[in-house]
Amino acid sequence: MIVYIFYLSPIVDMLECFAMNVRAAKDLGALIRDRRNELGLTQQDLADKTGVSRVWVVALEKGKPSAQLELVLRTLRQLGMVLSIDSAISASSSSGIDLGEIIRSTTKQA
Amino acid sequence: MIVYIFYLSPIVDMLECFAMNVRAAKDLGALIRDRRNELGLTQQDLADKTGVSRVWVVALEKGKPSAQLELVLRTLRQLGMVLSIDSAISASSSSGIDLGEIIRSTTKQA
DNA sequence: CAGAAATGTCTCCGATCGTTGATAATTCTA
DNA sequence: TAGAATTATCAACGATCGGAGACATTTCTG
Repeated sequence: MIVYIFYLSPIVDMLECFAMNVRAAKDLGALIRDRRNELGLTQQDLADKTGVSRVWVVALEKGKPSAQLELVLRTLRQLGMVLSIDSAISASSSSGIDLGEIIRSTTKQA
Repeated sequence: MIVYIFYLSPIVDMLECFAMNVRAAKDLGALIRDRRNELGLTQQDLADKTGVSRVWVVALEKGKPSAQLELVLRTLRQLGMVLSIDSAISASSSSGIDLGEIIRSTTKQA
């Protein structure tokens, strides 16, 4: 049986990345804005790299709910962000493990 | 120092969930279709629950790149799916750990 | 402070979205 | 196999997108 061992610090860093859930368009907008600033890009820079207008970037960062999927994906790619889908915690997959819950309950003891 | 230990089977199940990256609209469409079938829903069911037309669901599952973000998020919610953003592997955060790479290299030995 | 850079907001407009309603085509089921 | 259920596709239409261009506001910088 193979056993994986992760130290606290790295695994928590990692899980933080995976834990940035996107429930609404506003969440995505905030993430994109933060990331853009993190990379030191202007809205115009990002717009040019992505091939959209600057006005569209403004709207997206403000949480535009009607933004088109492909444009959003292209934007994320330019920012080095990866979008993933999690369907582990669901009614049908009863054997799923809630990694977040594990982390939460374990870090309390620290 | 806290050490987390996961057995192979559960962690691999878990990582599969988190590893379903969405690079293009087509990826998303396939995921949604699989998930809908997994839950035993018809396209009409999903359309009604989400509040969109069945034609739109058809298009989305075929990988419609111009689907609107909010409608997509609502659809995912109805399917019990969570969308997350990962920006761990980036130029700025050099200390990031590629969990997928760890799994890949380790499962080869199994 | 002054100028520049970046961001926010507006209007107009062609292109395209998502819906409705209808009709095939396909897949399930008795 | 026959009929139902599900899925695929089409046309028409109102609503809305995203772009271009301009201007206002805010934030940086010297």
